[in-house]
Amino acid sequence: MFIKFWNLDREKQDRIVNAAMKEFSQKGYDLASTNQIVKEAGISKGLLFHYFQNKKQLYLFLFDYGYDRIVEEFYQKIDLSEKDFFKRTREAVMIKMELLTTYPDIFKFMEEALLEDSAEIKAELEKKKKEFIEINMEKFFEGVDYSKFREDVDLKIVLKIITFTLEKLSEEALFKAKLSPTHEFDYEKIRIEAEDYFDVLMKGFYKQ
Amino acid sequence: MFIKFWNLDREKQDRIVNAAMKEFSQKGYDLASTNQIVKEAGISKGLLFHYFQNKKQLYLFLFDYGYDRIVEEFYQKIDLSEKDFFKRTREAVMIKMELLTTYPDIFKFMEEALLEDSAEIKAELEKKKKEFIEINMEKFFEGVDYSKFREDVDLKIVLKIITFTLEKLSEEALFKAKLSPTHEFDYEKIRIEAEDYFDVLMKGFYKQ
Amino acid sequence: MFIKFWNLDREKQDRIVNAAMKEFSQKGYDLASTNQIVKEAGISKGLLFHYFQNKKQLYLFLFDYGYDRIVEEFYQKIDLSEKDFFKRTREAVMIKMELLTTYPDIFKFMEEALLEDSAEIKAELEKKKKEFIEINMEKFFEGVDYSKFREDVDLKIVLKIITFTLEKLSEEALFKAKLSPTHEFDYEKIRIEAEDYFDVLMKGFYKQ
Amino acid sequence: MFIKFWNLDREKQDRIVNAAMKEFSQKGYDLASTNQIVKEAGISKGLLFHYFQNKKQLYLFLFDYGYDRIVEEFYQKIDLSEKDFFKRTREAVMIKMELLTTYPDIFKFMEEALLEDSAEIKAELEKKKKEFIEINMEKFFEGVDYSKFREDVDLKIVLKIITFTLEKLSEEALFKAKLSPTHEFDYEKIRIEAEDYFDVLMKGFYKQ
DNA sequence: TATGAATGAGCTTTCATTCAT
DNA sequence: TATGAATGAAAGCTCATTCAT
Repeated sequence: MFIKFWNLDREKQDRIVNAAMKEFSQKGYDLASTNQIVKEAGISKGLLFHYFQNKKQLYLFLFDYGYDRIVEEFYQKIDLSEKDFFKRTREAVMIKMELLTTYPDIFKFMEEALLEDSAEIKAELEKKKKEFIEINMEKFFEGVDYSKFREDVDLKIVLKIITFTLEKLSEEALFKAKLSPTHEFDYEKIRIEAEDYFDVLMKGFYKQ
Repeated sequence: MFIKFWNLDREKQDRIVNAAMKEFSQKGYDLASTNQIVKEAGISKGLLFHYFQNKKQLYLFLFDYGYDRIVEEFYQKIDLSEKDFFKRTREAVMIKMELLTTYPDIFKFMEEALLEDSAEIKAELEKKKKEFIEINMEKFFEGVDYSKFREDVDLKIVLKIITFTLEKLSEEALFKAKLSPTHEFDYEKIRIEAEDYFDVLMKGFYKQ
Repeated sequence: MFIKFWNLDREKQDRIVNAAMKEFSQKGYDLASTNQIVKEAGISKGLLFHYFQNKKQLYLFLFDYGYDRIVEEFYQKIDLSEKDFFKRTREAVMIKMELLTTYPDIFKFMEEALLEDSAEIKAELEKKKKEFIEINMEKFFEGVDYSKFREDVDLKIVLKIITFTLEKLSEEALFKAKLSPTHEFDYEKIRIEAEDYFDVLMKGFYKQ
Repeated sequence: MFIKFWNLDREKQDRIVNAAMKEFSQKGYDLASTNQIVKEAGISKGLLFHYFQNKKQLYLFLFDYGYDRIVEEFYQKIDLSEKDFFKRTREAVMIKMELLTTYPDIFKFMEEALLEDSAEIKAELEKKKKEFIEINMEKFFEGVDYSKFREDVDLKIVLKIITFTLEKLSEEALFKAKLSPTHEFDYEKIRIEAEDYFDVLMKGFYKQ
């Protein structure tokens, strides 16, 4: 599958992937126009469908492509021998931001894909998302030392609160960048903000 | 503005509002079909555009309409003389669920509207949302007694963490309801879940 | 169904029906272009689909329309009190030709429709055709006096042979008209040819 | 012409011919997809157009190919020394069915080709069909003893009626096979049916 | 106030054929 | 001889909005 696409020269591959990811993350699956994609990528209408049978297959391909590019690099960088929950999480936030700088379009596409809700791709995408989240939750938290957490509260809930907080923080940061005229991301500011949150969370939920 | 609409008999008003909210919350702004709305409401194509200049105005009208119906009732019910943060917040969660039961369609529309991200209405809707959130944050937290919170952590951040947590909880609940075949909401389960979170948050952030 | 269409002024109805029948009988269902139909009818793309939900519905409508126009007129003209098989059949051939002159496009469309074999409309069209043929076979042959036929041969087979012969004759005539530059039909020649066949068939299958 | 094709190894020739005949007889000329043909034949797009200039030439080649395979075998089998019209015709029906069993795909293609009506190949195909029919009518009926036919009727018309009847019978049989779920052909039943028709025709048109 | 006929740009996908390799 | 990337016109159908009645 998609062998034809992989036989293309790299430059054209990139043009197509970039154009498609851009269009999909800007407009969402349903409203994204394959017409716009081919125009932006500088290829003919027929060619897109020569490589990817249809719009749905193209989207699912991009999801896998993004996964391979971003998630794998994430695990090459993260130090899973660090057992402290907050240290590991803090490093993850830093790496996430690094990747966001290196691959802003792919990253944005993946973020939007996790929120995508179109009926046409629901079944397949939901399955991929679920796998994605399950596998990575397990992988990322493996070997973490939970003994530093307070014992008078439900650990599961504490971990949920921390996850929620970090997710909302990055949603907010993404959103602010979207609204700003240059769409730029102030990493340093976010890192400092995140530090403040880590402080509070540690004070609240680690043993004193 | 919309005076013409308000002069309609109430029953027709309701048919139009219900049909439009249903279509918009089911499909999102862009994919919603005015054709479908007029068919469901049992009115003619021209009439819809007679009352509301275009699709965008209709959507913004519905947002204001929902706001008026739901938010105002919320403030009629909430007891702002309760000064304890968690007691007030807990009551808010209960009232929110009550309203969700009473006005499920309006509520659903408002929830979806807060997540809506269409380019066509972005500017106007974002402004409304921002106003909505700012005004209500201030109004809701007015007069709260923050003296029970720990003094060794940044209060603003603590409040943010709590807000994030509650928002994510309701997002999750909404999402689960969407996935379930009946689209039903298990209020009792959510209330109990929320209680567990309140416990943990109080233990973490109130003075011991 | 199709009420919208019937409310149009007659002239526009005719333009649409004629354009559509022409396109369908020229190219067959699958290859017929709705684009071409609207261009020929001088209406917009959207309008065609405003009246007829889709291509299939349009085709089935035309079949019923043609049936109503042609078959009903056929039965108004045919004299069913004539009991002699060949006399009645001979009159039918004459009326068929008369109708072919009066409504050449509708007639051609109906002839082609009976041969149409597109997968998309197969189920519905086959049902209509079957009804069409069954009802009309029964109606047309009702009250015929079969006592003049030879008794030493199977009557059913004789009737089949006669039907086959007449069908093939009209297929050939239609085909010749198609090949000729003017697409014109030489009724007189066909009538005479038919007479010769009737003679032979009567000699072969009537009692001597 | 087509010399290149004949230089291919036989196995590949067969793959191409079979794939093409299958696609053309299933969908008709216009709807047949060269894409589908090359996929089924396991060859590349370019190769098909290397051997056969275009779709039309391919189709006309297949017609000639089918003719050569089937018609020539037919004349090897038929006993032209049998002078009785009905005996010879009856044998022809038997041989036709034999060939239909031996080369079902080629046979089916040829049958469909005789009904094919696409504008794109009309001119050329019509010419071939006409030749085909004329040559074979003459060849097949050569040396037949017409003295057994009644002398009070026009022999030409009698022969036409008989031909029409046999053609319609095989059309009907083909059509029934198409409608049946297995697309199978009940040879025995058809042969018996044909016998009944021969009986009636002989009684009607042979001297008593 | 109310209707619904009318528009035409836009959508995704398929097609036969060409041509550089 | 053989490949398959590349083309762009054409397909059926939907859309928000206008306007004569």
